[in-house]
Amino acid sequence: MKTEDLSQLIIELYDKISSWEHEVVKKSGLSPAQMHAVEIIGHHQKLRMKELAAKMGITTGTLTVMIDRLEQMKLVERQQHPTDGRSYVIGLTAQGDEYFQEHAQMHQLLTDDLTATFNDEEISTLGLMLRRLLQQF
Amino acid sequence: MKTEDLSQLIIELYDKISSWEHEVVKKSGLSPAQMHAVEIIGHHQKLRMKELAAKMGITTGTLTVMIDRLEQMKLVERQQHPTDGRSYVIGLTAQGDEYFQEHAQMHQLLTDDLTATFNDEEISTLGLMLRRLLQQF
DNA sequence: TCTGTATAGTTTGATTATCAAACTAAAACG
DNA sequence: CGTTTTAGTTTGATAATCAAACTATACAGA
Repeated sequence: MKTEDLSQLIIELYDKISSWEHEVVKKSGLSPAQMHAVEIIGHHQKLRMKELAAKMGITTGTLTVMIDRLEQMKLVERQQHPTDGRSYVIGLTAQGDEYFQEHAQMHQLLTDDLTATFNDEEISTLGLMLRRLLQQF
Repeated sequence: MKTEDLSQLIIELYDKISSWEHEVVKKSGLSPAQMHAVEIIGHHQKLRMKELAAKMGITTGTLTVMIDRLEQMKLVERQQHPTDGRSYVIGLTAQGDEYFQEHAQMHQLLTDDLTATFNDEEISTLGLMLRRLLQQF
């Protein structure tokens, strides 16, 4: 096994997850970008526009219009930042949190499907290896 | 180790690869979607609009304008399909192939970085596990 | 060989995502 | 205080995307 093969396998897996995500998100009625925002907000609970934009790799200008729409859909809300008058704190509404939980559930189901043939030891081994890959970033 | 943790690890890895890809592609002057098209064409050599659209998960309408632009940039070209007068066969130009090779090289470098601490046996194990994950899709 | 139906690709009209740059208001610094 | 930095919004432009209408070719049945 060479790392060239590994590179190919990673690309294939990435592409398949990508398609899967696209399909799943489409059914929810959100765009991939919107769902991504919901996921990050859900994961970090409350954060500023600036922080969210940085985590998503987009500009605050792009984020402003995205949050505008998500706010219209009642999935997120802007709250005054307690100490910084220029900032908002963005959080999920109850409905937004439902989307978030539901989507996390989908990921969980996918993972269970993908590892259906793995025993406990193999799952641990895979987990350790993924952690090691993540550390190298 | 539970599969909930595994799900989280996969998401994190996916997101990091996603950001990495975004950064790398930006430097090339292509958009992520355009690079994705180049990758698929490069990988499959020659294919029809319909096939390419299916592989990318977009409509042929979207693809038409995308290929128009890539053709303007001299990275891909439409050729008459030998037997079907309605179809084109899309392929990379020499310059397009350079982009493709260069990007594959980037992926290779990333993989090498990520697996820098893995020995041969671990690389084989990881490879086998990725193959098993792929089979479940 | 016509004729009707299916298929491949393009065009059109609308929406969303995106950026860079200009702008507004508040914070921070000195 | 006044100046500079920072957070977020707005604006203007371009690209990605879809669904639906459209064009031209292929195919299948009579």
